[in-house]
Amino acid sequence: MVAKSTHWADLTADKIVREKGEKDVYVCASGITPSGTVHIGNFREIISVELVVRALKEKGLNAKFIYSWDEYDVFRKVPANMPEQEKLAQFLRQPITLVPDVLGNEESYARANEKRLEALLPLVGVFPEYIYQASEYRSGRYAQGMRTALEKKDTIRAILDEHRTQPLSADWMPVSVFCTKCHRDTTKVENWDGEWHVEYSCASCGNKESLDLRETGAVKLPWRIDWPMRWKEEGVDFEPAGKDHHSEGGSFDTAEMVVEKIFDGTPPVSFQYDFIRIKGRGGKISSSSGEVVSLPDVLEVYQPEVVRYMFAGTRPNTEFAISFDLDVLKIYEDYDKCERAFYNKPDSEKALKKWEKQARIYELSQVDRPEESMPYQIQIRHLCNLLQIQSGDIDKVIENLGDVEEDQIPRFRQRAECAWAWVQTFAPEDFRFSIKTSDDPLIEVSAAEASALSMLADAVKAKMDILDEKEFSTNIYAAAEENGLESGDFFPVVYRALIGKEKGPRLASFLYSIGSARVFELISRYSA
RNA sequence: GGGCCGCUAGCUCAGCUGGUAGAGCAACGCCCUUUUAAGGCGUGGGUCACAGGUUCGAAUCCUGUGCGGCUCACCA
Repeated sequence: MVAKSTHWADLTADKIVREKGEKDVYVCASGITPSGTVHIGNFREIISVELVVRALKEKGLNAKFIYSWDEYDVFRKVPANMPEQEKLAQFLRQPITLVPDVLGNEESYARANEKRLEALLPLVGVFPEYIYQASEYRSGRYAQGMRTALEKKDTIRAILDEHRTQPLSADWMPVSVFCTKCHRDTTKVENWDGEWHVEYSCASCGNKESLDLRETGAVKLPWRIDWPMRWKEEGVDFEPAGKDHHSEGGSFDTAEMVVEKIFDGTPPVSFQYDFIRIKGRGGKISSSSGEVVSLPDVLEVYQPEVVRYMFAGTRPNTEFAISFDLDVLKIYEDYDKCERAFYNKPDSEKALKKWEKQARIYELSQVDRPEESMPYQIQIRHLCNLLQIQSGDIDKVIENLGDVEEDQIPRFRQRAECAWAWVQTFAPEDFRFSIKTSDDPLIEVSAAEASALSMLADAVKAKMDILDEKEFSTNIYAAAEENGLESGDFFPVVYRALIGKEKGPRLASFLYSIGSARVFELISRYSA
């Protein structure tokens, strides 16, 4: 099935093999600057690479997933969502690896941002090999790359100038230096000796010195040169990039030329991925502007499989929204439908083609492998109701359902936690309720309404546990009619008595979910 | 200005390595003696933006046009 899959991850894997030829290992790369909270848009790149890596592996090929943390990048701007703004501001222009962690006790601001993501990725089935750029630069690993860039700086300049409005200045150098005294990049490279030594002066502290590229670690390449240098250094075969890079004159474009002309390498296979919108949760996605929606925020409401499903089921170059409003329910329903389809392979040739696409999406959505038999399914909407009935007590919900197998509980619990988090944080007011207790004051009712409730209470006690939902529901109508009430007027009364609202979940099944004893306890109070 | 993406049923979109147009919602009808945007069955509805081209055959590939969006040209 994998062989003829038309899923984008499989097609990309095919393309990598086609363009890069047979290799012992295919290097797939991703990476970002941890200059702020890593947001869900960044995650799209990570998961995209993961899916392609998995596709390669499932073809029996060897693939390596490297993730570069560029924490040797400059700290340019204090993100608005961070505390201690003034303290952070003191470290502007220094590499972010030297900026202190203001949220916890990590060794640095960069490391803190990195750790938060690294800790979560295994939950969604992503296991990259991390590369830390500060360490790499400091180790001298890139010394030769920098020297090469210096040797060919005029060629680089020509490439970059092609798309610049202002050409690079005559004394431009393809490297930048972090002052060894004040750590800022407010430096100017004054001279290069044609070999390993670079002289600079610092505008902030006035420091002047000569550094040996092989030993210093304080010199680095600017992004547009750094990226292709690393392609060559790591032998990158595949790396996707956002639309901001994939544009003529964008950094991918110039990096392609730089890797070929300067570093004697070939650019990786790539594709462009589009941005992600956030729906139903005010706030932007950018790490530099205020509120940030990050992977942990999404995992609070969506199970890991469902998170993967959203990304695996959408082509990378398509923009889509991650919703926190009622669409959450729709996404879960779609996922469940896809899951049912996976475990229900059709016979007819025609249906099979459609099925294969869905099935592939399902496979790729799994954190590990699909289970042997279909996981326990519960409609998310129903689950939300059950949780509210039990005030969020997941064990009670499982107990009342009675048919959740032991090995199905972990996944069920995960979904329940997400559902409960959603109900409490994002569900619209209409959707939420809590069952009254017998300590709550009675609602105001007319004599006829009290009588009807009383009659319903008797029916609940006598028949609810004997009859099924549908059979029992006639008792609701009977209670209304016999007391001269329109059923349409009586329903709100029952909802008010139970949850203090005019409306609620479909009544008959709602009563059964609550259980006869609890219902009786609440509505028998209206008996004369 | 360059590049990229989109334009498919009233709405949101799927279908895109070519083979007689799909889903959900909305609408309409019937059923379940009405309920958080409840459920079931059924019906109607599209010259797949437009114009050319390739092909036995194009929503799907190519070229051009129009409309919408994003992005680059400072940094990364």
